[in-house]
Amino acid sequence: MARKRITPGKIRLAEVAKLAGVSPITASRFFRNPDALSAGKRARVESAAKELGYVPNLAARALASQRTEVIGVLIPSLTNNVFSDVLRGIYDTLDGSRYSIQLANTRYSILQEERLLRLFLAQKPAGLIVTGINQTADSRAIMETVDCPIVQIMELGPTPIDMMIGFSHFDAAKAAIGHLLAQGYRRIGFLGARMDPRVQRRLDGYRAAMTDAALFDPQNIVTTAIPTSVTLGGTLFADLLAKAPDIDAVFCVNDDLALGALFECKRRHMAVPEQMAIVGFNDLEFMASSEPTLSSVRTNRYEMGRNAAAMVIETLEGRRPTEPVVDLGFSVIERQSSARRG
Amino acid sequence: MARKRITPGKIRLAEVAKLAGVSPITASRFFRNPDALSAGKRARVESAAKELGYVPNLAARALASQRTEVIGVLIPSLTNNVFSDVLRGIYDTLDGSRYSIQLANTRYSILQEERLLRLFLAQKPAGLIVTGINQTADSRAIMETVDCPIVQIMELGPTPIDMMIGFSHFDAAKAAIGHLLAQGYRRIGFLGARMDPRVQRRLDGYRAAMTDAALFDPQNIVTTAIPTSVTLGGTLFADLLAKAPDIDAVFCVNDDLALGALFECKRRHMAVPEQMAIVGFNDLEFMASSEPTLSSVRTNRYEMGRNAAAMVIETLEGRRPTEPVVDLGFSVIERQSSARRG
DNA sequence: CAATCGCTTGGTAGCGCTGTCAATATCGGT
DNA sequence: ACCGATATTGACAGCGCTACCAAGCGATTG
Repeated sequence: MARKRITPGKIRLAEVAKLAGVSPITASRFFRNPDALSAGKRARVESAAKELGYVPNLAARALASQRTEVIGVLIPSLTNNVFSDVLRGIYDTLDGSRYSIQLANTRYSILQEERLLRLFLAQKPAGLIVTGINQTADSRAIMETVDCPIVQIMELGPTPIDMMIGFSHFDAAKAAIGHLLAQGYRRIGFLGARMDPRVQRRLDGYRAAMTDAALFDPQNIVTTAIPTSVTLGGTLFADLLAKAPDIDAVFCVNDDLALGALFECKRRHMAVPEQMAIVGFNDLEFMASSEPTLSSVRTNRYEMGRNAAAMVIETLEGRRPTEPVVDLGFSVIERQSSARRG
Repeated sequence: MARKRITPGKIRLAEVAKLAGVSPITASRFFRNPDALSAGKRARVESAAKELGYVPNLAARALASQRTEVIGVLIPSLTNNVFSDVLRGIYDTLDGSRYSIQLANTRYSILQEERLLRLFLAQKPAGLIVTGINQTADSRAIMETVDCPIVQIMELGPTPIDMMIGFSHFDAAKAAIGHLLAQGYRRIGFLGARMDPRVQRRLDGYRAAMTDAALFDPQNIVTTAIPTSVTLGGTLFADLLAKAPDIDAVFCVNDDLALGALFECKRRHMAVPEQMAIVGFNDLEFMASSEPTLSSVRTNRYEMGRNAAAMVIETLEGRRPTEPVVDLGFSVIERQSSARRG
């Protein structure tokens, strides 16, 4: 026969209730919905809890209430600056709230994403923040039946699972090319790495802009599945020059590639922007202080994280955002590397 | 009187046990210690669990067993590349294991760190990974009484709380200065930002090396509490040149500052390394592909994360690492930016 | 004055799992 | 065939909290 498993020093809700002279359930209510208590009891429970240094047992709460206060976050990469900015926004918003974060790394694999999703959902998260709109059919189906707030971040699409915050990568790339065209550049190359769905859409935007201007030439495109890096930017740019020596500008799908291309230009004593204009994407901090300064497309990553977290919290608190789809936009930042031609 | 709160569709351990024709406790053991079952029952429980798609309820497990399978990770910054590499190592190691990660951002504040530590510890984590050796006295005291594995990462110190993995920032900085001295540079400046404890120790290493060489001059040091950035690197370097126009080299406490200094040199048409040698710290990826390539001190951040997580797991599994303190070392990577003088 | 209403408070049972110990099955040795 | 030792299995209670219902209570109403 099992004996009593008493935990000696531990302060439980019952202790707090006893000291406060109320029933455990009343003490419990104090932590969940203090307004439901009379002022007197509220004060008594509060001071009792403080005096005993009571800390609720989250496992017990989760078990009894059948829900947790964990918000699951699925991102494709931990090292990409883009996601660390988003993450920072999420953490900044959730920090100090009752919610905590469960973070997982899909490594750009939607299969991995599906696996992690099942893992998360099994523990009944309070909310979910997932990256992008390209989930497996199963993932989508699962998420559509789950009844917790879900925010898709990083990009916009026609059929949100629940809520959505991001911007149009297609439009952003198109605007970047529009800028280069307006500056007088004509033979604009494209450098892409990783080629995840969002990068793919930037390529689509490039293609559309160039086609509209009757300047599209597939020879001017160099892409790879390899993860991005500054070094890779240099390599891809060299490849591009080999394929299309006559280009006068290059659009890079991210700033690391742009920086790599810039260094490669320097190595070849190729003047930027006189002989080669460069435009990046994301507008990381260093773009403004390179020599020459590098043009880019600014995206609002930190705000995306903040808003995504805020949308989840608001929904959980019953104040569902009036607009479930938020376009954070972008802006083309024009710097020396794409100064007007001639 | 309370009525049955039955959860209709949910698969519990009891269902699995019934289908497998064993008692619930035997099924429970299958998930915790399969070797304790006979081969027959093991197979039966396994297939029953698979057939029903059983997923254990972690909250119930945590409540019943009085412990969790969460490893708490406290790092000072989410955006700093250095920490994202470490994090990646931790996630890569813990991914696929039974353990999950609870990540929190101390924002370089040891008070914040203490607060988060109390928060974590209240939920009885399986293990803890904390950054550095400069905790508040209270934090230290708390951690010393807790009985879960704790790994301090990023740097080494004389009195580990439990386990420790990192390298000597003092020695690493000293080695970098030693390299510059060996290359023939004499008036070596120092650029520091953020000035957290580890950066402080790099400054100590710089001071020691310069003093040993009888070349120390406080005029050659520029530091700020502002968080680091490439732009800041340019600004600080300009400040340094204003204070000490005769320097022939600069040691930057991280690679972002080094890159900023490089750009500032370019802006001033100052040849690197002929007129100004530059050495950074951490050896981020871009250092190898800048123009000129930038020397740096390579640190093993990813390995640090991997090992820290592995040390926690090993301890939890009863295979405590024989050596609780691991020095991962560093290496000075000599590139164009610090080529031999003259 | 009884009936009704809304607010606050309490009682009871149970969330799904595992720690502890007891019971049983198995096995080798004599 | 008997004994003790070891390997498996099971029973029971309880981890700490909250959902649900009911009861108490004063105020309002016809």
